[in-house]
Amino acid sequence: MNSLQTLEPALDEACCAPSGQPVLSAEDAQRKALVFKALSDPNRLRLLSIVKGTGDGEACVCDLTEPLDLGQPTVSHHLKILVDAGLLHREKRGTWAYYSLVPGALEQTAGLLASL
Amino acid sequence: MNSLQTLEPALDEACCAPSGQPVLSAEDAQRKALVFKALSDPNRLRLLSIVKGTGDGEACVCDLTEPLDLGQPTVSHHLKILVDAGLLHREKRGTWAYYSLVPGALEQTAGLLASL
DNA sequence: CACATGGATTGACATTCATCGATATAGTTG
DNA sequence: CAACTATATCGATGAATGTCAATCCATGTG
Repeated sequence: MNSLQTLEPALDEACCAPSGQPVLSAEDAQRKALVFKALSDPNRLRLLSIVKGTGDGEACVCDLTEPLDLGQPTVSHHLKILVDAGLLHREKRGTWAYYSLVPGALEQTAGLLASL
Repeated sequence: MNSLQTLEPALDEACCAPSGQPVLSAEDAQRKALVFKALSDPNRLRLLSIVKGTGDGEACVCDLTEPLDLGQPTVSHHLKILVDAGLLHREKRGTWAYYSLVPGALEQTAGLLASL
């Protein structure tokens, strides 16, 4: 499973210098990948766009199923992924659940790219 | 159902989005999701980080397999995904293939989030 | 309380994906 | 040309994912 072979430096200038830079750790990469994975679905991007485009900045599930042409359980599933990723906020008022953008979440996500 | 008219894998110019339309179209969402899908894997994030952290800004496959602890075919596969997403540039010199960041690609991707 | 409604959860299913081993291709060297 | 090296591609496989139908939970209303 793990073939850790001793690679002798027989290659001089052929391959470039060893990049001993502070490379992204496996844990950080895993954590950042979760956010991008939440953004990697077109329907989830549209959900964010719809929520952002609403006048009051929030929308309930019943408003989101129709424009996406998806079933209610599927929309609810996507919304949960976006909430878990820290992009959306969920607030239940009465029977309805209102979803809104977490302030600064998109900007913070954009910052992840700069800090790669 | 959905008429895909201009589905071009070319690089998108995310600047100057009309922003007149209230909702991200299905085609735009699909296109943007491809870029985030390329970023949704921790190993690919680490690949970008390593390439970015290299002194000369480029790295060959032989430099990337070891720090990721992945097989050469797997690394080559991930690199192809990053190239297809427009994030990496591939240049073959002799036997080696050198990968480098596409200038402005990360910033442009960050802009996708603002134009949601 | 009985019933209706909005939303979340479960289970199933088909598709996609990440990974590896084997192999093919291209450039270099003897 | 033959051998070697670096990389890409192919085929297979196990895991993850998106979707839906059915169901469950919570909160209203008669």
